Formats: sequence, structure tokens, C-alpha cells
Amino acid sequence: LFPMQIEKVYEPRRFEPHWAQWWIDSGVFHASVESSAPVFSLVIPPPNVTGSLHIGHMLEHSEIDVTIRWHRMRGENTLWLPGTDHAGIATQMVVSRKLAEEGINYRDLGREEFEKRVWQWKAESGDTIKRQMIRLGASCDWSRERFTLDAGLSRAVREVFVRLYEKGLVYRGEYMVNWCPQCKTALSDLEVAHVATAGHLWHIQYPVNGMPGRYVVVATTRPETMLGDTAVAINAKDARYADLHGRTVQLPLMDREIPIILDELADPAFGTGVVKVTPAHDMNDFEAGRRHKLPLIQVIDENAAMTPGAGPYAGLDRFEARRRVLADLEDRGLLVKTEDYALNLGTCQRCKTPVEPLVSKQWFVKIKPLADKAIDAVETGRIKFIPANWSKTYFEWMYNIRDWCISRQLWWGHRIPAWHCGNCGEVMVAREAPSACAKCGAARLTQDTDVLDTWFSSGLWPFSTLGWPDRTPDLAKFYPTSLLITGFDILFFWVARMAMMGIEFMDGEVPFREVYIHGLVRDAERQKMSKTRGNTIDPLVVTEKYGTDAVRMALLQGAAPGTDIVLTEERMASSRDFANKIWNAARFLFLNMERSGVDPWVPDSLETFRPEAEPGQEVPIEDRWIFSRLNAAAAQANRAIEQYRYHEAAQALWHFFWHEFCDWYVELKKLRFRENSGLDAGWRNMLAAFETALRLLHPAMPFLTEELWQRLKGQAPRPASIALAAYPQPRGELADAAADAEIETLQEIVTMARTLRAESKLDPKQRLSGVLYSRGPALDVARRRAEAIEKLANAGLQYKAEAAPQAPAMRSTAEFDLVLELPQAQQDAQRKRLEKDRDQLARNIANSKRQLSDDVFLGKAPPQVVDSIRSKLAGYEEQLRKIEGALAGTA
RNA sequence: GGGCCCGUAGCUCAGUUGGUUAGAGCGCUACCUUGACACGGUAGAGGUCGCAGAUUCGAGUUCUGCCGGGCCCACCA
Repeated sequence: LFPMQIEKVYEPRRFEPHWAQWWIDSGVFHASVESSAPVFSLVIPPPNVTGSLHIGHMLEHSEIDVTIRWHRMRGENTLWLPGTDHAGIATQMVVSRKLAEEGINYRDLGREEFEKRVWQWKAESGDTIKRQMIRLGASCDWSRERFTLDAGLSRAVREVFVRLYEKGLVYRGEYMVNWCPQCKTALSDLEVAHVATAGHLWHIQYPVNGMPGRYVVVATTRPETMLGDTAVAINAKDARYADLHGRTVQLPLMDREIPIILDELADPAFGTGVVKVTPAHDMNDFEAGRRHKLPLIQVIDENAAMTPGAGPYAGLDRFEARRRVLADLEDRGLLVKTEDYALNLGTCQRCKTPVEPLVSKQWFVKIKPLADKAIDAVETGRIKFIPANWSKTYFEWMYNIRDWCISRQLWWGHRIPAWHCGNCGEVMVAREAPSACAKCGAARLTQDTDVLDTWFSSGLWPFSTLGWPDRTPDLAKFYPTSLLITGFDILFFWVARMAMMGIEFMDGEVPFREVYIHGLVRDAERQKMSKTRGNTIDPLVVTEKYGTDAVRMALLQGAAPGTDIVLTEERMASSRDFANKIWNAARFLFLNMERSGVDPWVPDSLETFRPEAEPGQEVPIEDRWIFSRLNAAAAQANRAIEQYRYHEAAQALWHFFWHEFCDWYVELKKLRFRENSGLDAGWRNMLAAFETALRLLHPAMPFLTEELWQRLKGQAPRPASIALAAYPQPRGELADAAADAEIETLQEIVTMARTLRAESKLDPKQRLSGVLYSRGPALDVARRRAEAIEKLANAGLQYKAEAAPQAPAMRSTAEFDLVLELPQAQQDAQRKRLEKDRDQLARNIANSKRQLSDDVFLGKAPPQVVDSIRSKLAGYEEQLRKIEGALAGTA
């Protein structure tokens, strides 16, 4: 019969996703989905849906997975979740690890050897490369540069680059870029992290030529750059320096004569109003230098060492040079002031090295035309952010966007499809390597050694993965995507760029219609979890400890839109308890099935099943009730997930299963098992309800529900997995107000009795006796449920349709008065409670009366609000009367 | 400097268009090892919703200011 020796305690690690493995292999899903599978679950796509998950933090995928499962179970087919090219990330992570183990800097290998090794390792590790990546995930620094081996993607990247170039949107220029001396590459603005640093502002005297004794004082945070000064700037309107117009100063240490220029760069209100101008090492100065046609003197090189241009300081590290420059200035009495100064130091996002602004030749994307279209897409609502306020952040960035430096001096990445002529220096951009120089015909061509910013290729993901530039059926079907779920931390890096690239290359069509921004997972100290910080909760560890489903549930409960997700062990533990609760509810079911000789059973049609009755009998009230509640839970869950309110869905499911199904339904069912044998209506209803509840829970807790669902397998043909079954939808005909009311009455009476018992400090095993008084119709309901009341409250009650006496041990609702026979000593314990209730009621009555005597309120408030207060007041007054009676009785 | 978000029970957080006595989980108290579950059950205690105004018949919810905390963007020496 049942195979099961069901252990008492739910064992998290019991559930391995083995059952779904086959499906992935035959699905049309992109293979990259596997990458997150071992951590949370296998994502089972609808057959007509494609998609993929990006590699963010694994823990942030629960929302994505819930959404996918929910869509799948509802048979919807337009969901598509783009991801980055994982193969590249995985490869890069593994390769860099392996090289590090061998003590090799990848740059020392030579590009050919490097590529050879990558291919070799890739072949060796096969598909386990992704698994390796996940295991590394917790501690591995996730470099965003990577070596991409995907030929299709490479083709799309080249195509886009060439097309942008042809439109004049890609250009190569000498420009100031953020240079990381450690990574030895240019960085885009976004890759520079500004870190608040305590620094100094040094005030230095520059003597003015031809005016003995006249100095200008410049203030700088980087004195070593003065070696490359080619001017000092003053503001034309600054009266203090009017006499210096047209003069020159003598640059100390270098003994170079440099002009005093008039430029807006100098703000008379800041510092001394005099600015040193170092066009080769400062963005502002670079532009000022262009305006005034100043020479560029590079004094710091790409290794952050001083160049020959720095004269006597050549060869020194930039910080050593700073110390020497300051010392030398001090010696000459030119350092007039040193003050503390807080500055935001630009550092490399990846290696934290202070970046060095350097002038170099780089490739840029002229971004404004692309950005304008992407702005329009959000303004017109073709792309919608959820929560909506993220669109403000998006606009903020898009309106202030600057040209995008896309070349990187790294080896992993897509190589820029540009060739340089060794003869005449001509630069050619082409899809394939040209055989000869287009200008001079020489055959000595070399490909540009730079690679593209990783986000350049990532930005093409929505269409490059679907076969673009070919017009494939996939592309037609799955572009655009309905939904992108992602974290705000890559809103600019990736989301905005996907939007820009998608619109540009897909005839103006956006890549996705909705962008759901989930919260970032934070640890108990509210630190953002990220691989670069190394404070990640290792999903493999916590899923081992609490179970995958419990971790998911814990995440979902914290996943309110617009907030961070705080993941604590406490919450995971309590979710584990919830999983155990379900597990044991199932255990109860299975053990009793065995006892009653009931076979596994599910109805033929899950969508039309309604609680059944035995011939000649009524449908059991608890069955009517649980289906009504199930229906309400289905309505809540569907609505919540649809609106990305995952925490609401989680709470609704939790409440339904624990506090309705387990606390009341199962308890009521226990009363029936004695009389039951065989698969009667009571059993059928219960099994159907449980089966439906499992499906309802499935997106949130896939493994546990799958396991139990498989054990419920009956005769009816069913899908191979619960993930392929239908998600329960609200069905109006299941809502049963009468059953809801009847069980609610039952709950009220049972709770009253239990409360009285607990407050009177009575032994739970002692059977109580008492009388339930009511003059309303609800007494009949209570009489009908007398047996359940007796069992659940362990009390034998009489039911009287009369007013309650002035009894001491009494609990009241508007409808009922329950009077228990208690020993005198315990009756006194009731006084406190009654007095408290009386005070609360008095407050409520006062409030209601005040409102009802307010003509303005009566005139302006909607009638139903006034009515509800009237009936409320009547109820309060009735209860107060009873309590005062009871208090009189105890006196 | 610009922008965004947060401040609700001891802790971590919900609270969708303003409308009953503001909720959950954990923790806490008392009792119960009852036959699914002690990762359990029953019953409780605990909050002037950061502060001050404004709008409204009515504000945790809308507006303004302030205080406190966080994040993002930014070339001011």
C-alpha cells in the first residue's frame, strides 16, 4: 500500500531534485537554467516558453523561480527571463582559479596559450563547469570580465559593433579614461566606485614671473600631478587676480614657465580661486586644456609610476612621488598650508585600487541617441518598472549619461572587430578580418588587442541568444519578453543597456515590458550580500541545514516589493518548522489511510471537483469549509504572485495550511475517522483538498510538495510532476459563506471555553461542564456542532435559548454567553479578565458614540461606514451589559 | 551637491487606492510530552506607528518641516 515509513521529523536533505532531471533535458529551456538548479530547484519551463536565469546571488532567485513555476502551472507562455552569458562567467571563474593555483598570472601566458588552456579546461570539465561555479559562488570574486566561447554571441557582438560604427555611434578617440593601474585596463564611469577617504588639501605657492614676491597659491589633493601642470587658471571675474591676466608663473620643481589662463574652471568662491591645470591627469583640466590648446604632459604611466616627463621623479610610484614632491616643496618654503580634506576617491570597483585618470586611445559608444529612445520607452510605459519609483532612478541616470568607454585591455571578453594597418595606420572595422588594408592595400593587418566591456555583450542578451541577426522563429516568438526580474544593482550596468541595445537593433521594440526589481538579500547585520564582500550566506550550506524549501519560504516572506530581503537563520528555522508541519499533516493522512484501508486517490478532474456527500447524507461541514478556505487562499495566492507581492502569497499559504488546514480541519477530521472505513466521501474530500493545497504551495516549496504529491498518486492519469499540474485558480462555486460562518461559530465557542479553562488554571485533561446561552439563531448552529465542541474543548455543554444568568465564570461574544461550572476559588480569577474586557468595551463605546453624535461625520462619511459603527456600537453595548452582569455575579 | 528609500511589539519585518479593537514570524509568560508534528498544542503579555504641524468627519496610510539611519549618482581643485 503506502511505501512509507514516514519519519517523524521532516528531513530537509531528503529531497533531491532528481525527479525533474529528465525534463530539463527534453525541454526547450536554455541550458543556462541548470546553473541555478542545484541551489534552489530545477526550473521547469513550459514547453512553449524559453528563458534563463542570470547569475546574480543564488539566493535572489527564489522570486524568479516562484514566478516561473506559477506561470508554468497556469499554462501561460510569455514569460522570459534573460540572463547573462553564463558560460563566459563560469569559464572565467574556473580559469582564473586554476591559473591562480598554478601561480600563473594570465597575462604571462600569452593570448594564444591562454585561449588554448581555456578550451582545454572547458573540454575537460564539460558541463560540470557550472557546478564548479556555483560551489565557488560563495567566496569567489565575480569578475565581470570574461572569456566568452559562445560563437553565436560573438557573431552578434561583432554585428552590433559594426552597425554602431557605421551609424557613427562607435568612435575611437583619445580621451581621458579611468585607468586601473592594477587591472591595467580602462574602466567605464560605472566601474569606478567613489570611496570617502580622509585626505589633505595642500596649498602650494607658484611664483609669478616678472613680479618678484608675487605668488599665486593653488590648492590640490594630488600634489604629484603638479609635475604635469601646463597652466594655472583664474576666473576672469576674480578681482583679486586682475593684475595677473596675461602673466605666467614658474612651475616649482620642474622650473617650467606656464601661462595663467582665464577659465570658468576656477571658482572664485572655492579655496584661493586659483587652480592648477594638469590636462593629462584630470578630467576637468583635460577639457580646460582643450579649450586653451594647452600641451599634455603625462607624468604618470599605466603602472602608476612616474614617467620621464616627471623629470627627477621619473620611475617613482605615484604615492612615493607625492611624498617626495611635498618634501621638496617644504624645503623650498613653497608649501604654505596643509589641511585635512575629505574626498571621494575614485577606486576600481573590482580591485579597490585608486584609479588614475589617463589619456589614452579607447573605443567609445556615443550613447545619447541610444539613451533618448530608451528614456522614451519608459516614459511612454512600454517598459514598466515595479516598484514604479525605480523609473526615477533610471531617468536620473539616463538623462546624465556620458559616452560609454567600451574597450578593455583584458584578455577575456569579445575582441573588438577592428584591424590596424601596420603600414599606414588605417583602422578598419569589419565583421570578418579583412585581407588587406582598405587604404594602402598592405596586408600587414593586426586585430585590435582590446576586448569589449562585458556589459556590451550582456546588453545584447535579449536578442543575441535567440539567433539574431538572423530572423529566427525563436526571435519572433520570444522577443520581447514579458518580464525581467533583477536586482537594482545592475539597473544601469545591464538593464538600461539591454533596453538601449534592444530598441536600437530590434526595430524600436523593447526587450521586456516589465522589470521587477527585487530586493537585495542582506544578512542579519543588514549588509548587502555580495560575492565581492564575501559575506554571502552559502546557499548550499543553509539549504543543507534547513532545506531548500525552507530557505525559499524564508526569502519569500521577506520579499516585499521595494524592500531589502533580510535573511536570518531564525526565519529559515521557522520555515523549516512549517515544512515539518506539512510533512506531518501528510503523515497523519497517510497513517490514517493505511488504518482505514484507503487507497491513494485523486479525483479525475481536479478543476471541477466539489466536496462530496455519501448517498442520503449531507456534505460534511468541515469539507465544505476547507474548500471554501482553499478557494480563498487560491484567490489570495494568485493575486499576490500576479502583483509580485510574494510575501503576501507566502503569508496566505502559511496561514491557510497551518492555521486552517492543520489547526482546524485536521482536528475536525479526527472526529470522523472512527466512523469511517474505506474511501467514503469524507476521505475523498480530504484527499482532494490536500492535493489542491499541495499544488497551491508548490511554487513556494517545490521539493516537499512534489514528494508528497507523488505519494498521492491515484488511478487518474496525471502529469509526471506537480510542476506540470495546474495551479489552483479561484472558483466562485467553492466559496461557501454558510460553512465559513458555521465553522467560525464553532471556533468562537471552542476558543471561549479554552480561554476560560486556561484562565481558571484548570487541567486540560479535566472535562468541563457548563451552559451555552444564546437567544439568537446561532444556538442551532452550536447544537449541530455539539460533538465537535465537546471534543475540541473537552467540555460537555448544555444549550439553552435563554438569557444568561449573572454568572461568575463567563465569556461572551455578541451572540453567545458561555458559563462554566467552576469552583469558587477559580471564579475569582475571572474578575481581572472581565474588568479588562469591560474597560476596553467602554473605550470602544465612547469612541463610537462620539463619532455617531458628530453631525459633520454623519453628513460626510459614507453610509456603510456609519452603519458599521452603529452595529458595532450595538454589539459593544450588548457585551458590556453581559460583562457587567457577570462582574456583579462574582462580587 | 542631486536623487531614492527607511524609522510600526524586545528582535526582524508586513500593513495595495485614508474607514472595525494596527498584524506576522522569532523571542517571552503559563499550562499541556493528547496517537501527525515539542521543528508540536492551548491560552496570554507586549505598540501614544521617529518628532511637530497641515489637509480631512476620520491619518500608521496624504502633504510640509525637523531629527535619526541607509543607498545610488556626481569632474568642483
